[in-house]
Formats: sequence, C-alpha cells, structure tokens
Amino acid sequence: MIDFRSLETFLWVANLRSFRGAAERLHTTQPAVSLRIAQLEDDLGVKLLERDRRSVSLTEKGQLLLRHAERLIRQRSSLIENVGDSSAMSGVMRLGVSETIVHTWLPKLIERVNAAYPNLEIEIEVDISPNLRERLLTKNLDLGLLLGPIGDFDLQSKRLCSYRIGFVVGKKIKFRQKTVPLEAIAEYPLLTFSRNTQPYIALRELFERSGRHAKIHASASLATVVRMALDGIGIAVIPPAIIKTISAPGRLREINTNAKMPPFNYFVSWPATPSSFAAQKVAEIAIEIAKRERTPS
Amino acid sequence: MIDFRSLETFLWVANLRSFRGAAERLHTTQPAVSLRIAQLEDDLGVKLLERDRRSVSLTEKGQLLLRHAERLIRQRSSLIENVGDSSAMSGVMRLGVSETIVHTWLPKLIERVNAAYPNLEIEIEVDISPNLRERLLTKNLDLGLLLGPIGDFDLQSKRLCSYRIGFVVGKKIKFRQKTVPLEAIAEYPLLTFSRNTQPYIALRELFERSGRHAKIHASASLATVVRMALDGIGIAVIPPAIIKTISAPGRLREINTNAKMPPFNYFVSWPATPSSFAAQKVAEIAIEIAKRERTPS
DNA sequence: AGAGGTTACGGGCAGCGTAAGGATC
DNA sequence: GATCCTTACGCTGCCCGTAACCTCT
Repeated sequence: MIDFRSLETFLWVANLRSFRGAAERLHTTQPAVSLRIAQLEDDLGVKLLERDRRSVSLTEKGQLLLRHAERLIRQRSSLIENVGDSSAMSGVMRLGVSETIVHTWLPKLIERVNAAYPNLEIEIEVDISPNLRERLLTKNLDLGLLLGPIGDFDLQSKRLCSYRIGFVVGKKIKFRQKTVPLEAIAEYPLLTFSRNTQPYIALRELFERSGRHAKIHASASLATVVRMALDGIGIAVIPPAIIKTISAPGRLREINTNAKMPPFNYFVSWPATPSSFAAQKVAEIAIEIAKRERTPS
Repeated sequence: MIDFRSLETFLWVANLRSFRGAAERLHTTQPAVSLRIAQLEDDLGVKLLERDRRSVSLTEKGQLLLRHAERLIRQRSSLIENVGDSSAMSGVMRLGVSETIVHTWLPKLIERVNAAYPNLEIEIEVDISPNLRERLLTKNLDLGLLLGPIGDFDLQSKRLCSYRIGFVVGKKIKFRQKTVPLEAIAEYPLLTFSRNTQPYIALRELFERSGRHAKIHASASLATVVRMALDGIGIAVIPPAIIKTISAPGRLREINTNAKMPPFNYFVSWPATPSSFAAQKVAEIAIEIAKRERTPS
C-alpha cells in the first residue's frame, strides 16, 4: 500500500537524481531508499526510474508520479499546518547560517523556534554564504540565513537585516589619530572572511580604488579572525555588532575611520520544495527577530 | 508521522460515526481503529472526535481534517489510477448483488474484473434490492447491482439492463390453453421475491387491477422459489432469462400469457466516497457486460 | 579500484488481535 | 446488563541497518 514515506523518498531521489543523496537527506541508509523505491514500483506495477550509467533518470511514469507525489506531500504539509497544533510540526530542519548571525541573534531564533515548534529538530550548519547558497540550490539545506541579495529562481528569499562593517582592533594596536585614515589602516594586515565572500571582495575593491595595497588574511572561521585581532596580528574587518558576544568586554574596539565599507545585507532563503511549510514558518520568525535588530547606518 | 492508513480510518469513523463500523469496514479490529485515531490525534496534537453518549461526533478540527483527508485519499486513488498499471488496484471490494444477476452474468463480470484487476478482491453479498440500497447508503457496500431506479442523492447510479418477467412452471403443472389467462394462473400459488421488493409489489398490483385475489409465496431465496416451482407447488414469477442456469434443461418452462408484468430494470450503484475509483471501474465493466445481454421486450 | 545501486540477513519495534476494563444508557 | 470505546499484553511481521555483492567507468 502506497504511503507517504515512499512518496517522499521518491521525491528526493527524483530531485537529487541519486539514491545515496536521498538517503542522506532522509536520515536513513541507501539500501532503505532502494527498498522503498522498489516497493513503490512494485505496488504500482510500473518502472519509475532508469538506473543507468552513473545517473538516475525518471521514466515517463516516473514524471507523472512526481507531479502526483509533489501534490500529495504538499497537501499533507498543508493538513499538518491547518489542522495540527504547533507540536505537529516535526522532523529535522537543516539550517545553514552565516557566522555573523551565529554571534548575533541566532540563539534567539533557536529559542523562539523551539518554543513555537517543540517537535521540530534543528540541525545548524555554519558556513560562508556562497557555500550556503550552493547547498540551498542542491537542496542540501532547508533554510539559510546568509548574505544576499540572492537572485536564484529556485530559491525564495526575503530580506532580514543589515550590519555595518567596521574596523576592529584588540588592545595591542593603537592609533594616534581620532579618525584613522585608510593609509594608517593599510599598515596592518586586514583580517576578514574567506576569499570568495562579499566582505572580502568589498575590502579588496576599497583598497584598489584608493590605489593602495593591503595585506588581507582570509579565514573561514570568525573565531580565528577574532583571535588574531586580539593577538594584535591585524585589524579585523567585521560587523561591530558581534563584538559584544564574541570576546570579553573591552578586549576589542572599533576604530573611527572615514573608510566606507558596504554593509552586510542578510537574507533568509529556502528552496521551494513541496514540504517547505516548516521552512516558511521558521523564515517568518527569523524575519520578525531580524526586524528588531539594530540596523546601524 | 501521519500516514494514509490513519487518514482512511479517520474517514470511515467520521462517515459511519462509529469505531466498530469502521473496523468492520476496514477488515480490522475495533481496538486497532481506536489506536489509529489516537495516534492521529496525538500526531496532530488535537482532539478530533467527541466520544459522547453513544455516538461519535467530529470536533471543529475533526471537520477540518475530514476535508483534508478526503482530498488526500481521493488524490491517492487518482495517483494509482493514473500512474499505476491495472495490478496496482488492490484491496477488497464489497459487491452487493441481486440474485437474478447472480444467475445471469455475474460470473462473467467477476471473470472480467479478475482479469483486469488481478489484485482486487471481491466480496460478493447476495441480498434483495431494498437491502442492498440500504447498505449502499450506509457505506456497508462499495458497489451494488440491483433493481432501480435509484433516486438517492448520495448514490451514483447507471442503468445496466432489463429483464422481462415471466410466469414459469415445472413439469407437474399443465395448462390446456395455448395462451393462459390470468384467472387460470391465479388458481396456483405464485412464487416470487420477498414482500418489499419491486416484483412482489408489481404482482400484487397486477391482481388487484384485475379484481382477482392471488396467493403469493414470497421468498428471499431464488433457490427456494425455483425448488417450489419444480415441485409443482406453484408458478414462479421470475425473469425467464435465468431458467437456463438455475435448473436442469427442460425442467422449467415459461408459459404463454397475456398478463403483463413490468420488466426488471437493473442498475449499478455506488456511494460517492473519496476512494471509489475501483467502484467506478468495476461499474464500467458491469455496464459493458450488461449492454451485451439480451433485453427482451 | 571506486562509486553507486542491489541483495541477503539478523534484530528491533510498530501495530495487530485477544482479552480485560471502564463508561454510559 | 448491554453497548461501545479504551487499555493491557504478547506476538508477528515489516522495515531498518550492516555487510556482502554486482556493475559500470
């Protein structure tokens, strides 16, 4: 007898074009996926997938089933949404988060989501925004809090908040000037996020425009950046909003400068899968929390 | 995790307003139904049914779920119908049949259905038409082949075939006349179907119109009627079409008479439940077979 | 040889049926 | 006490995960 589990499994296999991928996504093993698909094909008496040369493709019947399955899964979500109370929303949500958010309002979000949907497990994955975007596109994540704008057609996106970028130093670095000019800053190495991230590129452009060369240390881990700033190795180029939570009080301070960095614009983004009700709900909460955050000019 | 089985169970409990009824309908035990409903309520975190004073009623949430569940079950049927091949249609169908049909083309129908849907089990229940209609209305049957017309709003009905009614005797009864007048017939007891059936009423009316009184033996079992006719107890008032199959050749014959009985008009009828695809399909086959039957004037 | 899907097999647990329990008329 | 739903309990069978196997590049 056809059940939701088989249909959902089929859906993921069809989307990811991979049994292993679907297995991982559904938190089960690959043989289990094989069996569920086999059972589905057996129940319907129809071949759904063409297992050929390294890739899985849908037969004609498979495509037909895909449309039906999507509708069914969507309507089951809608049922849970409409009929069930908040505790009915269950399962595991893979949430991809940019590190800045981790150090500002992510805990608040988790707390709020836990309160609203006690049976929804959240799996937090911290990564840089380009990777998060990639993983959202491959449906490896259910929801992402990341730097935008995000123009992908397959992703729903909504604006969250902005963070000003500042130049932050530890106690070992001192400047004589009240307002530190760009050339004084350039004497130290600059510490910021990985190469292909928005802030890294913006920083590079800032110095190219002014004709100066700056040494930039890029690190995927904010903790490393902060540690280096604390040790006086260089100047961290990060949102000052995270200073409070990332180090002991007074150990880091922002310096005054007329160098202008574009702000970080954060977005919440998720792929439009049939079962993305949970993603939408969590996105709504994220938007509400982010709205209350200071958005320094 | 909500599955189709729970939803279907809920649907039947809601329709029949009874746990026991649903259990019987689903070929399981009543505690199993209790558990499925309990699980559904638990999953959704919502009370769906009010178990009060001898009757089950839907809460507001229950009514909401009913609509969703109906849609889901309907769409699963449509999925099986569209994507699966004929072997995908499975389950048990309760088919209620009027006895006349049993002795004409029911075997042909069963054969055809078995060939078309090898995994569909058929449970045949023979009863008189008024009872069949009642059981269709209470969803105790999935499909009925019975005397019509059927005017009920809750039942879908389509015309099948007509059978002329004749006066049939065994070898012990002989008439001098070539064409036997009504008064000669009235000298013997008449044997036909139960009191509240169409033919019984028609027969009664026939004699009332002619001002004569006839003794009518009514029996729910055609076999009894035929046995009595064979024994010369009376004249059977039945469709001559069944003579061939119900007794040895030449043991029964129809007598010529100008007494006119209205014909039997058979209909196929089924309740419009969300999962009535199978019923529709079998109804179609029944219509096709019945169309080929002689419809004597 | 390694990536990816299938088949084989043992074990755990969900869900079933029997049977007893409770509520309501 | 009869009817109808719930709870208890032992058991079965399904489905899962591990592991071995197959196939194609």
